Amino acid sequence: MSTSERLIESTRELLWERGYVGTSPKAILERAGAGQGSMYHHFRGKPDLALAAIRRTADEMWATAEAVLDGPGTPYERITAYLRREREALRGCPVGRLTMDPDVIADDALRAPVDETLDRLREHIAQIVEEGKEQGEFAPGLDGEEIAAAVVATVQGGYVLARAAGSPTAFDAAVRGLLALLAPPTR
Amino acid sequence: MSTSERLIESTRELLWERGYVGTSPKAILERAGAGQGSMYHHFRGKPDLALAAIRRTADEMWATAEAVLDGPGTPYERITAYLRREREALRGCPVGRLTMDPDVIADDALRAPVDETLDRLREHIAQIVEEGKEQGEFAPGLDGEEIAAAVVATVQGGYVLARAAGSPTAFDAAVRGLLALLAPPTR
DNA sequence: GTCTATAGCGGGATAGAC
DNA sequence: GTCTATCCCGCTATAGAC
Repeated sequence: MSTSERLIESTRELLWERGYVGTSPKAILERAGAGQGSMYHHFRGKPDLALAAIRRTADEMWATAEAVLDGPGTPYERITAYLRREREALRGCPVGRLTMDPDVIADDALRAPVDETLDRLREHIAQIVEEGKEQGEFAPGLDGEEIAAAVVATVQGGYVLARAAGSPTAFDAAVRGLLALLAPPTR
Repeated sequence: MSTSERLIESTRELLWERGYVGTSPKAILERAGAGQGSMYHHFRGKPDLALAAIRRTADEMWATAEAVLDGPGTPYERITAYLRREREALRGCPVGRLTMDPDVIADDALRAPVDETLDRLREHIAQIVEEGKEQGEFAPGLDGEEIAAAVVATVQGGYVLARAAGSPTAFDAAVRGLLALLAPPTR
């Protein structure tokens, strides 16, 4: 793997573990096994490297989610698959957690990939809910955008509950609770 | 207000705005209008002061939530009141955001107030859901603990969506989505 | 109790050798 | 391209005067 690749991958790991404010160039370099010069040769500085890392993490998360949501099954089953997908709840969401980083929120360039990813995710789920309404799986009165927001929020909030408790249990409970409310009556 | 009070209040504000890692003793002292000596006289250091601040914020949040949840109305109405309560979605949850702070999660003493507050909140809502089941407002098949987890997760995740988008809209959408799913059929 | 002075360490970036 | 040396500044804490 090239030095620049190692820098990006190390940054992704550290951003996930410690966030933007908690991640220092020094820590990145140590993990990547590179010197100062390499980083400032390939990137303009910490924000530039972080942007590359965040973009990649966001793209990866979107691809994973899309694959599950576009899998086989009815709309309800596909949303269930998304919510039940294996997650390391205690690690939190590598994208969502960045929203609690003041320096990320303050920088439009850093926030953009986060915003776009969560937005696309909501829109995609909203469309699946609309499909479900057409097929009679969901009540016609439901608003796809609202249900999608609740689905994504449950996942993001599930991470908060799990990390607070130091146990993934609460994440799973939240998912089960939402799925119980969303379940078609004829099941 | 005493110096020690001003230190705690300044710390609460900064923890909310910038998190634990992003908050320096220097910034606290500047906001409180105090010198180094005052802080190290009243507190052993940053973690000790942060603990006092976190405890107070957690207690306050619990008191506010309890007041709304124990207000008038049916169980569904009380949960609705909790979810619809005025929130500054873009600021995030002063308690929940701490779960994304690596140094808070790594320190059991700092994490404890966060854990206890979210846990108590879930238990209280779970009990309200059970009441709603007894009164026939909620379907008997629902699990109170799971619904409560979904409710709290929706709020916490709503903050994530709002901060990502730079707008409170997504928070409100998630809340409306969950309430639509939770609504008693006979409304 | 509160202040200033000081200290050691690490963050973030630049310079220039190789 | 990558390295080390160096810089300036801010973080966190201690010491000691008042």
